[in-house]
Amino acid sequence: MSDAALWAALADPHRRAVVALLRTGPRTVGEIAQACELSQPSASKHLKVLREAGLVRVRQEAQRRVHTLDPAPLAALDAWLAPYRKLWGESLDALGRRLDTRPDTTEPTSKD
Amino acid sequence: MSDAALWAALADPHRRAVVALLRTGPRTVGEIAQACELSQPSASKHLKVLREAGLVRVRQEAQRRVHTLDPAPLAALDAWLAPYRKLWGESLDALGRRLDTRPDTTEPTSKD
DNA sequence: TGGTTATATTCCTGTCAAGGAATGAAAGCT
DNA sequence: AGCTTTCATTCCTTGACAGGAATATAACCA
Repeated sequence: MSDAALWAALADPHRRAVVALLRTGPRTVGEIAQACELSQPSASKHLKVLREAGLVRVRQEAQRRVHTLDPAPLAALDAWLAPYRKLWGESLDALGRRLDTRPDTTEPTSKD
Repeated sequence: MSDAALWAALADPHRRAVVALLRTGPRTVGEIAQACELSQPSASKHLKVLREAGLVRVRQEAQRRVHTLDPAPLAALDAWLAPYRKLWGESLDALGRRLDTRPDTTEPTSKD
């Protein structure tokens, strides 16, 4: 359930940019807005989403709000990814092999 | 750019369910729809999105379309995750330490 | 050819998220 | 007490997306 919030939060490119920025250290809302080319309200909203996803912590410093990345929830992503990780290891040839497992009719199909 | 499509595709819980299902082997649209409790049109649409994200391949087998998972694009996720992985290793105590680095004023702030 | 199965696509509708402008709220300074 | 800075929130509008129903398409079969 928190998982859904995490995916949703990271689905937005701007939010991924913010997260990436925070990887380089804590920032105030203003700094984040400027660095990510967001309006101040927009930055605030995105940060709220990230906060609710547990990816970001705030600490008040005078009138400023310093935001810090909390990478912990990303462990959930890592965990989600785990079962697949082995797959793309055996991937290219094994996938081909598995495709052959089926009766097969037509060709490998066009990709995108 | 394909990166955005990947995140967007995985943002939807139903689609993650489909991906998880396909991890257990190739399936027809009907099987997928039933297993994931989706209507047939809905399944088709979600599969289209997954296809365009490169996560799924199709192969025609008579009137059926057998869908196979292609885990390769997930490597991009893994790569994205990489810089953060070290963070949650040092995570809990190091995060605390980094928080102390700043002048500090108030407390750890309420979480969610 | 006509019918059936399996899937794709279209159309429509409702919902929800995002962005901008404006305003509100809190803290500090003089 | 005012003024300024920094940020949050609200209001409104727009666009994207999801779901369902109905229809189109394609392959197979009798």
